[in-house]
Amino acid sequence: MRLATWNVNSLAVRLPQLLDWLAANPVDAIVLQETKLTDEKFPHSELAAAGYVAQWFGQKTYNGVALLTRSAATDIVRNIPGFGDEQARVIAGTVDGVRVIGAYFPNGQAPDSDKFQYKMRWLAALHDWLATELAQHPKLVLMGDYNIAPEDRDVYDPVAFFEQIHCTPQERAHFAGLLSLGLHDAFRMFEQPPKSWSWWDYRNLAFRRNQGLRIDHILVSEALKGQVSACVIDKLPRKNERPSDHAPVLITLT
DNA sequence: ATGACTCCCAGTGGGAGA
Repeated sequence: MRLATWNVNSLAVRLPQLLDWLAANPVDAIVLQETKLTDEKFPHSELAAAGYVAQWFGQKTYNGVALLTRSAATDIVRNIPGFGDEQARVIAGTVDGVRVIGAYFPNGQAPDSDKFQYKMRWLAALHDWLATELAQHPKLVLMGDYNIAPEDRDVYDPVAFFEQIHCTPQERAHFAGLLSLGLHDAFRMFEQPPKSWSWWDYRNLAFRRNQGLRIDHILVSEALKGQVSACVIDKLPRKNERPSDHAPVLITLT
């Protein structure tokens, strides 16, 4: 079973690239972030023609998530139950016996901002909800754009980013809190190239200089850990014309 | 260096992203 996550930064713009990528990477399920589409504009027909059943949850201009699967997903949940949220950030479903949760974590903007406080509240709510999800679905994958670089080796310039957004002790404590639920960072289960990033700024020739962050993650539950045979970041789509600023992350389960 | 780019909605600029 192959699963993937990709922040597409506008599905309206990136749909052709997504279809190309899925043709080359026929995953069983993929979660998307930053679709930036209201629900009536979601391109479900084009995705169905490519062999994917879609579940989606969007809004105007910002955020928006989707879950695309080869076989229909069940028990769909949109956003974190009980956490009142105007922003479309979470979609979950059960696919072939695996609970797949796709999430677009808040950016947080700056540690002293209201948006950071929202990020902290959102992360706390996610943690509590995941505890109940794990109790019901031992085989669980949480993947998406976390907007957290868990360690300094996930940052191209740890000195410049010291305690800056994505790298604050508070954000990293929340990431550790997810691990303490029995989740494992699939990417770090394997030897990886140094300077592995999943996002590169559009500015400053950052991709060409390989100046980026690893902020897109796939966490797997204890019950699934033994089945993980590979986890990679696919940099290829970042070389497209008009690329997303994020690359897809892929996991293979045996 | 409060920069740079891209996307969106708007509307001939500005907010957000990370």
